[in-house]
Amino acid sequence: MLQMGNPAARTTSRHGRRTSKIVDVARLARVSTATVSRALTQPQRVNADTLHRIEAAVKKLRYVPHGAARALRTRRTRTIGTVIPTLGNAIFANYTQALQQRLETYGYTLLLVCNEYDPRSEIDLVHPLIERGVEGMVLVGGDHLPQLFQMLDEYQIPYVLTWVWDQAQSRPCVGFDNRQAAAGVANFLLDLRHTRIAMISGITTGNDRARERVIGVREALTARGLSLAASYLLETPYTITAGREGMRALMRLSPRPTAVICGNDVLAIGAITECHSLGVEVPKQVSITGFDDMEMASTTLPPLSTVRVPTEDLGRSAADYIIARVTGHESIVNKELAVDLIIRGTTGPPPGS
Amino acid sequence: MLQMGNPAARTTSRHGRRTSKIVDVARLARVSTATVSRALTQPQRVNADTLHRIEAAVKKLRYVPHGAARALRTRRTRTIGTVIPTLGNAIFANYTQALQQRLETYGYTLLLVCNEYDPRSEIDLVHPLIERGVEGMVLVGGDHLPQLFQMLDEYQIPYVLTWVWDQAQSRPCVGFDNRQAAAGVANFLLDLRHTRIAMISGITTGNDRARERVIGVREALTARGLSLAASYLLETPYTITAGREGMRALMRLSPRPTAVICGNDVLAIGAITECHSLGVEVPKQVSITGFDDMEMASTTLPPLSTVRVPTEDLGRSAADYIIARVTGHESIVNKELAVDLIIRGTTGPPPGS
DNA sequence: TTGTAAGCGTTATCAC
DNA sequence: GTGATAACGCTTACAA
Repeated sequence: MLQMGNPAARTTSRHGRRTSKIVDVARLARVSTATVSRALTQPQRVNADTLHRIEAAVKKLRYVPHGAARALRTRRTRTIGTVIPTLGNAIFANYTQALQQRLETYGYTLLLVCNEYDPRSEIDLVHPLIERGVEGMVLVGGDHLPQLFQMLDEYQIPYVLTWVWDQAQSRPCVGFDNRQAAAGVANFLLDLRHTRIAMISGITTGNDRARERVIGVREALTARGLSLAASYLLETPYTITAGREGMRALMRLSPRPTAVICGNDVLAIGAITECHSLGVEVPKQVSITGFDDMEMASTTLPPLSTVRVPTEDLGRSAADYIIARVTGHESIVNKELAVDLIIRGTTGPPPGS
Repeated sequence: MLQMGNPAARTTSRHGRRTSKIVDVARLARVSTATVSRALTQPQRVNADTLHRIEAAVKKLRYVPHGAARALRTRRTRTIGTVIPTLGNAIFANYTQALQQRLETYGYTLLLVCNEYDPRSEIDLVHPLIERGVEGMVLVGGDHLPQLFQMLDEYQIPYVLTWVWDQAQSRPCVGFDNRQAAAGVANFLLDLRHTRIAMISGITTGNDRARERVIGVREALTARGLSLAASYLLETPYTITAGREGMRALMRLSPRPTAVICGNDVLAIGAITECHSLGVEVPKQVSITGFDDMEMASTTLPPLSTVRVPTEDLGRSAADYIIARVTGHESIVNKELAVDLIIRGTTGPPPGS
């Protein structure tokens, strides 16, 4: 790793500033620093004439306020922190972009870290965020170490959980009911008279969304007098390769499942691809359904049915929520987002029915 | 938009801190604040015994240094800014994640904004970054308003351009030669005896990567006595739908192109999908090649040939470079990354040859 | 409407 | 090896 510091060798940059500060503006505009400050943050509280002089001075000197000094004094950083599993999954990338852009409209900046689905690392990741004074935190899911919540409480940092919706859970969240959505998929297949339904799930450890989806499927099956056999439930990482391997394993079973529910669309893509290379016809011989929805999956892989999660909406709503909390609008209520069970392509009944 | 501010109504959060500060630690450890500060930043410069007392105090009080105060005093924010086109494209998402994670190992935080391929908006986007004191900037491509470079120079913020490699350009960059890579694709097709080669390019305005790729193709054709006819060159946004429409338009031409080079893989996926629904066989009737490479494209769409860009490498290298600059290791040289022309699937010769 | 001046929490300088 | 103290650049009572 590189050696840090060595300030002696540094060229003067923004913070080793040769740039102008508020006093320079004040001098040039022939006012006090207080007036400049006011002109910048509450222009209506300053005489139109002096305001013009100040603005001219600001422009001339290319003055940019020093964020750290301002934050130190006002105790507000206008920064929100978030930790997501990964940017490698399109749904989180889209979600994050929406979140960031919405925060931007509020004048807030997003501080982003990825934990690669490892809840233990969150503590280490969040520490620097707290040090940088994030005013609020946006978390994905509800599976976090108690220690993390303790930290947030300790430093009184408001937070919101996203991608989940738990009426019972006392923590604020913006999201949808993963269990119910998964049950919807299962019921859809059951209505088509599928009885041998298998599932390729994501890793459920530390991932309540994945877990809830399994529970939803299991419950739906049980409600119809069926069950999710151990050999019909696979738990794999969210990769295309894992989806392929999972599907191959399932297709080796006898009896074969007639329908496979994938924990997300990455797995579903892998599953369909594997069927192609196995010569298994989709959906004639086996129906495949996905989750989360990516444009690519639904556009290029027609035999895939999918549950569409409104990722951008989630990001925007999370931003709205946390900003409301941070700015003291406590009257906000949790928001549940609707999740459409969209059947694209041609998921069909089981073979021979 | 929400009203900001209203500090009166705010609950005390991190920065309206009830949290302990360095004096509290100092008192508890019975030392001065100076010693605590030293213990935190240069432990070797403090007596082992006192160090222990201080560490105990820090742990007990759950002391976290105040980043803004530290930044104000040291003039270092340990923050790098970056502006990317979008997180909606997997290659930039992966790249960004690699960049962020590498910066993290240096103790640096990434401040990320997206400009949706609009160079004009960059100025507005970068302003807040400067205000927040980014020590360096990572930019995508070389197409930026002069005004942007002026700003960076003005505030003496080191920067690096990525995804491009321009020996002639005096600006520091970490990347690869888009023109040469595109020429490689064209030559590959020419070697297969294709003569009617079309291109579906991304929007070239404000996007030198896209522009260079067109030039590369054009030059390769010209070198063989061919040319890129106006009707054979389409310029569309980087979306699957646009790729489909572009391909449809090309397939209506007569004579039809026997090979289509797509400006990136998103377009290529659209193009292949359209061929599927048109009943045009790939690569028997038309060969399709992509750019940038996404796992999904190469895994699920075998008839696609693709130029693989090492996105993670780019992110890491950019991080290494900018950190070196920021920490004063000026001896760094530009780094060109190799780009493999990987032919996956079965791009073939033109029909009837 | 504007100016004066006291901090915000940290680190760096300089003594000891 | 440690301590006192003066900044860092800004905002905000409080005065005028």
